[in-house]
Amino acid sequence: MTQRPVPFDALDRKIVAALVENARTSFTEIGAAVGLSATAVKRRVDRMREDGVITGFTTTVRPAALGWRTEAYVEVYCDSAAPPRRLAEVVRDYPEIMAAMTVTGGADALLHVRARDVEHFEEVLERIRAEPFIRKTISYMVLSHLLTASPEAGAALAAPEDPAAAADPTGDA
Amino acid sequence: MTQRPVPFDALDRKIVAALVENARTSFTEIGAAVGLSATAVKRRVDRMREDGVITGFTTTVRPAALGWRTEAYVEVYCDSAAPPRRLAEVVRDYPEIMAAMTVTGGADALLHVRARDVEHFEEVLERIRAEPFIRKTISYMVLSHLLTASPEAGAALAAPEDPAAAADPTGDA
DNA sequence: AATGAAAAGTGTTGGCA
DNA sequence: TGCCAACACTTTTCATT
Repeated sequence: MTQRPVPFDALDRKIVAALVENARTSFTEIGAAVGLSATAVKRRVDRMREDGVITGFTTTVRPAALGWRTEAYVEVYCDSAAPPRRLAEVVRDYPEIMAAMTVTGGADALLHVRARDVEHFEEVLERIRAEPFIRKTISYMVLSHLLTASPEAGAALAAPEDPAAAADPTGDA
Repeated sequence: MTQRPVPFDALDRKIVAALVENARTSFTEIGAAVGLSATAVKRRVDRMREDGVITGFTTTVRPAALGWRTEAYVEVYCDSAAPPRRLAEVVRDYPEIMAAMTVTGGADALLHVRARDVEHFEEVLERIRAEPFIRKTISYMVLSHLLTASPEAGAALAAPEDPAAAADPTGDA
């Protein structure tokens, strides 16, 4: 496993929470909120980036504003001979595929796809289905969002219900 | 519809792309890259925030580092009487639910759930299934990620294949 | 080990052309 | 939109606990 037991205390958690809420918050301001100097905050952030706890700072956009108005989840069924690695390569060639993962259940993989419109989505789907080792696909078009959670661990940070999880991120203890 | 035809040119797109790649990039640096003064970049970013094109700046973390090591997509089947609005309310009470949306197909909704481990996930699932109007659920546990795309529209921004989409984000023309 | 204070460099932001 | 100036933030160095 590539999971080192990275030390991670309550102060780190608060800093990450602040940065998840707004990645452009100044270290000075975060420091004032958590009771640390800007210097100390910066050092902790640098360390968390080194440790791979923080993987980046990004901007969230309303996809529709950029012309991506169609969204779907697609179950992919492969020939039993095709290894996940092969699928990973294929998936990389599609800018419309936002995420791809192997899952339990009948399907071999689940794809998160965005397209400009239904026509574009159909075109993407046809391309995917034409891939040699793909047997069939089942699409679930997204109709409306019931919850627009903060990206990734936003909610997670807000609710660290289990103290053990925070104290020992690896859970190997 | 809440979709105003927001003007959005190539320069805006480049600026957003830069900020999606790194939300902490300085306006000065972005300006140098796109051929604009820092002031002009700031004004465009402010405008895009006003217009709702940019919805926020956030930090991406490795969920496992925060103690969230289990992930699943859950199809939810409701009593036909239950309106989506009702589901939206329920879903808000679960910090483990990262995203929820109504979808086409047999299921009424699809949930993206994160949990500390399989035990925690089972506990969450039991709570969800105990909700009065939920008839059944089908879970797809995520085994491995084949693609860790940049959050949301990262890939989309990198590949604005269709010029029409950029020139007229609403597509109403 | 980790912190804070200070200094120098850089970025932000509002006014004005 | 750009330029400029005041202010704020970042980041390195050095000293402290």
